[in-house]
Amino acid sequence: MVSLKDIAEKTGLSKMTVSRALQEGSSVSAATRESVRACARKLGYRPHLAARSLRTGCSRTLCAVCGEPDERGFARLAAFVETSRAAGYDVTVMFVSGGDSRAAARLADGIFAARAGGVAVFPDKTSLGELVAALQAGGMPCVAADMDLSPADRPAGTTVEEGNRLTDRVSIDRQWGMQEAVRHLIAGGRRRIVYAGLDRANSRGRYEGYCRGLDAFGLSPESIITRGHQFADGRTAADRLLAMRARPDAVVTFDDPLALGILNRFLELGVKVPEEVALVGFDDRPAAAMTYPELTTVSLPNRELGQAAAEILLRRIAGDSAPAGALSVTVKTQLVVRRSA
Amino acid sequence: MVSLKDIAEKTGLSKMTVSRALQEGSSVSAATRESVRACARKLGYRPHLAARSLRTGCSRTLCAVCGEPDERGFARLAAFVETSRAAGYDVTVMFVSGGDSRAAARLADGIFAARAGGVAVFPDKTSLGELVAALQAGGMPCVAADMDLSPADRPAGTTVEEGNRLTDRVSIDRQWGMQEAVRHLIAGGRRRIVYAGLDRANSRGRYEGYCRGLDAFGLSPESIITRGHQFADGRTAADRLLAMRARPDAVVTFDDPLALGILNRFLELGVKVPEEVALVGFDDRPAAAMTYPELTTVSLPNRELGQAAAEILLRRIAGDSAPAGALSVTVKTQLVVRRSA
DNA sequence: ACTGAAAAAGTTAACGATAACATCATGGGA
DNA sequence: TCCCATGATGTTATCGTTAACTTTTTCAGT
Repeated sequence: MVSLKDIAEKTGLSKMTVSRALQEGSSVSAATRESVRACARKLGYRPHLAARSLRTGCSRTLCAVCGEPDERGFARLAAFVETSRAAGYDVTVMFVSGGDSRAAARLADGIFAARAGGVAVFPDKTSLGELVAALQAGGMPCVAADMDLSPADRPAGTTVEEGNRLTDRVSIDRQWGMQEAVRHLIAGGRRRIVYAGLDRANSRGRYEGYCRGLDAFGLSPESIITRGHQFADGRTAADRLLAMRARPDAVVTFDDPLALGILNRFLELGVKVPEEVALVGFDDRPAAAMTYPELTTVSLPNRELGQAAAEILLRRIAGDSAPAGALSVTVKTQLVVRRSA
Repeated sequence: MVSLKDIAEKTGLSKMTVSRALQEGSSVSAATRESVRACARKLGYRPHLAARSLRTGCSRTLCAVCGEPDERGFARLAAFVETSRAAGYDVTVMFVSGGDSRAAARLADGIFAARAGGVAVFPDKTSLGELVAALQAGGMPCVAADMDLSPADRPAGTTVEEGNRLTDRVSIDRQWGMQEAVRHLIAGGRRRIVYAGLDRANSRGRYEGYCRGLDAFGLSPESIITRGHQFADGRTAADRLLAMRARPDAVVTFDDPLALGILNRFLELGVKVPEEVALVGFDDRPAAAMTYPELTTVSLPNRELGQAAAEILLRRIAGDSAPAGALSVTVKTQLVVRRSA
């Protein structure tokens, strides 16, 4: 592999001059610069990033830690990577499956060893709180994307989570989109609007948005609290919805799989959507656009999430010394109206 | 950041001894090893990967290049990353959106600059042939995951693709799964089985599998060739299917979005699936499991694909000198039977 | 107690790039 | 004409690690 030294020998200049000629805006004569660059091109020179990193103390590498792979995570990661690369940073990706703390420690070790400039965590189910704590303890800039932090949202006695309040974050305003959904349903003449999904504490703002949306029109909330939020849970929920004393004319849900489970069971039983019951999902998974009827849902700004995460890290690296946690950003969700509501 | 030197000073040993004590199986006394390790732990020492990489000439980093993000790509990437990390390699991820060749060149530059040990490309629509050619020209181990290479499958005059025959590959045997699907339909009593999707040249084996499946039972192929393979194309295809002189009693498709478009239009028109027409998708996207009726489809071994890609690179790095392209692997697809067929 | 091989530790140099400082022209203004 | 600011280039040292070699210690076998 060709190094500065090779170019120096070929051109008869010193390594230093060659180095300067390849950088922007160092004082080198135009002629020298041109000949060096020509020579570099001809020899196929590529800077040795590791060497540069060693000397400058800056690796120009960020790290992204992802949970279970689904398409939302990929969009987030893609946006994160693209934003980072546009700023000249490569991104190393790691995945965590189980949330065991030995794994977290090993992960943190690897991140420190790589001398990453910063880390973005895109958790899925596993909270990654321990990982973030370990990284921050070592002075590593961190940003948590869509990770629940407030102790109110978690089981009692979670000290790790407490510490995470001091973490820069990108949050998703789920309340907003849910409120929009309810407004949309009300505007469409629906009055018995039921929420189906995880309970308030685990709804991450959805339930609050639901209540608020109803509140504005003097309607009162009613919910079917489910155990999980998969397709199968939706099918179960559908039966419970139909068994309600006063049958709902609209259902808003925790997420798309749940909504699609409900839709599936409704169609199976001959319940007409949206004529008899309007249905709104949450997340705007690809599936939502491909069902019959196509599912009205709330889309998550996945790309914005990834981009914002990168921007926050880049600001920290650039030296922004706002207090820990102060660079947090919230991105909005948006109602996508299709045929189901 | 604490380095070997710090530990050397603290313990009164030389850097070299410390280095040795931290490695496995170099001759260091047990007592020294223990004290060094204790000291390293206490000080929070982490090896400086860039320095090691510079000295050893091995970066222990692989690179994954991905196309447009969807959930299949994420599963592949996740498996690739996990397999690589298990072998001690970090993975740097890059995305390409457009296939313009300047972007490919920049990408290749970055990969060489990072002194990656190898590169896996997970193309989507863009073929990435130019990128692979550039990388291989520089002696970079490459593996192409599910990338069409045979000139027969491409427009004429594609010299770059020709060269790629000399690339290690992981291929997906789509023919197999499609054949299974046809067999399944025939076993279920279907006789007028129509293929809907891109033409033979672009079907990547699906069409051949379809024909072969029919052939075994003396049935003859009939197809609706679509322009694209999105949901909307499926809706259009549905109308054409229903307009056929002899209405099909089963439809196999190019992929799930297309199948779901067909299903959507069928339901809209009151065509009963699977009673009147059975429907089989391809890819097993998450959506397939969440429609009504749930879609029978052919699943792609996405995780195996990513894992195999990593294994091939690791073998190349380990010095396997089989001729270029010789480490290719084919992974099988599998029919997933649900309610639509 | 002595020898010599093996084990344990140390020394030097190098990987490739660049920061910091030193040197050497060049040439415009006094 | 001389001076010195400026620009162009060279020199040296260093980042953290480890390969290759050297030196010192240890101890089994006589």
